[in-house]
Amino acid sequence: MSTVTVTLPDGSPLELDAGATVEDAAYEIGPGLGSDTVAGVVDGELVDKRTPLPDDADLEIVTDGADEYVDVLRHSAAHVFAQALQRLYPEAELTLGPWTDDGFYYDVTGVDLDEDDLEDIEEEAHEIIAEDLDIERVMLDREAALDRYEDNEYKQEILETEAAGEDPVSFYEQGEFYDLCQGPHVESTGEIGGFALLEMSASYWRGDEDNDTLTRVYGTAFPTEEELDEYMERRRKAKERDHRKIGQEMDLFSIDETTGPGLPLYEPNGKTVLNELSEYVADLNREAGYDEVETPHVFRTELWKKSGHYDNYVDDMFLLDVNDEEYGLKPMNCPGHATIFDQQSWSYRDLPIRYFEDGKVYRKEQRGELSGLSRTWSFTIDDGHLFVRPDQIEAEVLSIMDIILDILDTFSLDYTVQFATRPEKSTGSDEIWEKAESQLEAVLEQEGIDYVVEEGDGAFYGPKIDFAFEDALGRHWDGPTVQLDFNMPDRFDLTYTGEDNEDHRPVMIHRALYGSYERFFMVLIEHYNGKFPPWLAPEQVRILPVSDDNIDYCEEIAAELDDFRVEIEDRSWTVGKKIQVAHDDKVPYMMIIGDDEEAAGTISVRDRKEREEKDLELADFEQHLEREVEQKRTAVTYLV
RNA sequence: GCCUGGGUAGCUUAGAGGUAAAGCGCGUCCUUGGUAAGGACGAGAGCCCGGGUUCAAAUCCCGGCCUAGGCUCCA
Repeated sequence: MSTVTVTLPDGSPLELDAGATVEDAAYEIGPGLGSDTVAGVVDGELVDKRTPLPDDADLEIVTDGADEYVDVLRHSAAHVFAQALQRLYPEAELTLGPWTDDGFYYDVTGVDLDEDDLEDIEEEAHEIIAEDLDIERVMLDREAALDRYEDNEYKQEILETEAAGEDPVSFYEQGEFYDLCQGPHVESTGEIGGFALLEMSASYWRGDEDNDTLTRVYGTAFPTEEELDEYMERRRKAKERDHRKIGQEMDLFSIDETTGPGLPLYEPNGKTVLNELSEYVADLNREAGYDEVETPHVFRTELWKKSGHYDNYVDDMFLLDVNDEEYGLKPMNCPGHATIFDQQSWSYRDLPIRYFEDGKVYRKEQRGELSGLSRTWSFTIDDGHLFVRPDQIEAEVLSIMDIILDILDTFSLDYTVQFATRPEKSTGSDEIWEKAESQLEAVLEQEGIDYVVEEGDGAFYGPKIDFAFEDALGRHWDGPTVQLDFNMPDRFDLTYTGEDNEDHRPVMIHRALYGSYERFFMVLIEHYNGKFPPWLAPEQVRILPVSDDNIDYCEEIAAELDDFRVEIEDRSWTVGKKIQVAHDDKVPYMMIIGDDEEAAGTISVRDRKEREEKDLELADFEQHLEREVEQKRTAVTYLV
């Protein structure tokens, strides 16, 4: 009898009879492991435990304690949903139903569902779980498989694409239900302890908007009910952190139906935070040798025809007809900055030239995309454009990366880094692109940053490095970015005079440290849950007089603290209520000032963490707050 | 742009064919309070907009706008 040999995670080889499955291998290692096995990872791919092992493969056993187990469980939960759906709506057709990071979805069609229907389906799913049906893997020949799906064009397509070479093909069955599926799955529906359907939405077949619209149902599942409850609780808390909710509560910004969609209005509290953010990067920019410039909000569209944006994005621009000439709100700052560069002649000695501007831009994004501050029609980029000699690229990109890392550290933000390469729709030669990509990658390596390569995700004019943040609901948004551009200098015919007295082409670098103020503000609101550090807090100190008699003394204190954002709570409330409201308003420090303080000429301070101390010197507190603001400290530390 | 929900006072929400309700906030008054919401009274609503059905529409129907979630897109 022939054998196969697989390599275990510790590097040791395991010899098995040909045809042995993942499960057989596990039993070979030990009976305990064998009985705990739920799936395997063969050459990096999660497979069913009943999958026969190929020779020379790497094998990892997945047990019910492993992270992968929950993926397998959710995959089975997707089938349970599908089974419940078909019990209630026999006409429903299934397409694809994978697991995701925190649950599963199933795309279905042939049935009209609304959100109320989900409750009935969920109830039926619980019934199926209670029935504890065995989940079996069944191999059918292609003929029989096509037969089963003679009315389902989507499954037919899967049989002709993903499963094209397979005969027999793999099905999973539980009770009356069957589904074309590679697995892996758990052994019975009863293994699912917690099951819930969460949302419903539309999706496109194969993710292509030219294809049919399908109904996607999202759900999640856990080994136990308790884990599901915890998950639901985390979801609820995440919604509490939503910047749209906090923005409303703290009067940071609003988006009014009358003034238009995706056009945020910043209230004084929000503008205070934005100003601090702006001043912070303006300082960093000046230190790094940038010069500030300013450009208007509208330009002749000639400019974007020149830059190439018009060809690619005219549909997303706000256009104006002015005296029979076409103007447009600016969707980008770079053409303006390139034009500024072009206003004089430059020597190689002058480069790099570095411009920056908090530039407001307008992009008519798809309507369904607009959402709070994360996707807007108007937003402000802390935009920088550098015009450099080719030999200066690496050093400049490196220095930009240093600034970005410094900023992310100031806010203690988590992020991921993407390196995006040449897209299909692009301008410039192969040679130029290869050069640009290799230089950016070199910097990433040099900085020792973990990154993922996003093939074909670059801008049309050059490759880029993007930093991304996660919002409270787990969605990812681009933040800081560095982009190389070998194309725009050509289009604008930008030159500098070299040592050889000849004209040379500079290279352009686009960079944003925050990305957009809107999006960064969103990230910060959710990151801090509205509890901004003192340097950013719209109101840094609130003084609470115990009675109205103490207001005069409170005003003296406020006058002393005139370098800070201080308010006196003079509404005729009890002290308890004043404290409650100050906490709800997330003010970093409050001072409770009564007759005792007034008589002694002291203050008492209470912070967000309910720490409190009396009999303190105002000058001491003032000095402390000054340092806390100056150093942009994240935590309130006066009372520690 | 696509699909499915939703839009009622400044905010959060209840109401579901017969002329709109609550809490918070706001105003006035009483209370001047020492550590997480004192009391009374009061003002405040074109029930998103436009059409239709009906004796009667916030409520039902159609269209639009805005919004939520996801899909698609994102210089």
